[in-house]
Amino acid sequence: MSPASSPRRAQSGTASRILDVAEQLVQVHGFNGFSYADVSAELGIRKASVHHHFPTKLDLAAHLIERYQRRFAGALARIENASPDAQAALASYAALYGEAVRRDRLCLCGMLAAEITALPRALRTRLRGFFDENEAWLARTLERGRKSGALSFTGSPAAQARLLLSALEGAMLVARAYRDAARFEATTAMLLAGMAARQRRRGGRQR
Amino acid sequence: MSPASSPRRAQSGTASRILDVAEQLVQVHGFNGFSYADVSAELGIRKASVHHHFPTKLDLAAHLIERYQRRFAGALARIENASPDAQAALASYAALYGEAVRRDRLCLCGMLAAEITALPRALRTRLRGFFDENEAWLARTLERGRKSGALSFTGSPAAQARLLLSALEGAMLVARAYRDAARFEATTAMLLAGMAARQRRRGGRQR
DNA sequence: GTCTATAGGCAGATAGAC
DNA sequence: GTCTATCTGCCTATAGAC
Repeated sequence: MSPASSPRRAQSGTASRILDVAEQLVQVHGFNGFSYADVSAELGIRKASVHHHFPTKLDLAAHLIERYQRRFAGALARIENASPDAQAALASYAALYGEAVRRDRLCLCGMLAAEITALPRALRTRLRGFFDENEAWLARTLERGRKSGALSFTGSPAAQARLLLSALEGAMLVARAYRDAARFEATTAMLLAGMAARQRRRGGRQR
Repeated sequence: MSPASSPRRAQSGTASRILDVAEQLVQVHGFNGFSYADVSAELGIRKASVHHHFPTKLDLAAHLIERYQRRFAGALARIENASPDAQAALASYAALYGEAVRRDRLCLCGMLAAEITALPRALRTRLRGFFDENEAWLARTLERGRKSGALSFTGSPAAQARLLLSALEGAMLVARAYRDAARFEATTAMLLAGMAARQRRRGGRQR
């Protein structure tokens, strides 16, 4: 099988490996915190070779955001399929972020949101697209949970989705200062527990 | 009155103005996103003059964190005095962050948490100190609200305080992508509404 | 596609005159 | 305390050989 028949968008092995390394570097150090030299050193190639695949740093950023969003969308779709239970779906969603925290990473788009002034207008729009997509997925899941009686929360599903996304991004951010993944997990658990439906009369599992 | 008799820590006018400018630059562009040249240009002095007051960029960062935390602590104390009502205190707390958002800024310590790998161990500790202090204040306020019956939330006040802080930091972060202060305000309002006590039987103001 | 070589600029930081 | 001048190094990016 030729590389050209890859699932989506033919891309040389090197380009893909550059994206892997750059993604990690951005999530750990920020867009302004890494250089082409870091990427090339990690891969054992020269800086010029990196520029061959991604001429400018903003080209690199654009591809990073695009790939990240595409992968995230895939993960969300898989969760939706695998978890008819809305509460379980939310827990899986949070676990997605938890894995990044465990690897000392911030969400790629969260990091870029902090450094937004370094990005041109086009990339800012793409960044919003990522958050929009996440919020839409969360809103759908929340609505499903509310209808099934598994979830209980204030306001509209869309508004609650925004809050949920913000809380998770913030929990990742703050957890960095403590380098403590457990802290993130605990905060996330609280968040989800807070919107689990609390049954008052029937003897459901009330903790 | 001589400058030496300033409220705390004698500091020349220039040093203070450097901190003002640097603080804004960090909150808007990040620690890795500004330079001594930016600071000096804004103040109309030379780079060497900035280095005279703060020899290294990390010296500058240390003073920024220290001053920010001191000012924040002052603001929290004032809120505590002015608002016997816990719910009002939390709203004032959120408004503190809201003002930063309106000026296109991230919380100084939130931004530095994102760029934590650029900071030496000592500064990471100071950063944690800021978050610890905020969480402690929030936990006290939450406990007060719960006891008075004004607030209702899951888990311990300390755990809820962490969640609240994370959510606010995250809401600031995400709001940057949209450059929309209203988005932050709405998310904050939801957050506070979610833990306002919902009276079930007495005809309290239920929306 | 990778390399060597290099341009051109800006970064953080220092020495020493005024 | 501010200045001029300068150092050294790294940054992003490009030209052109292999």
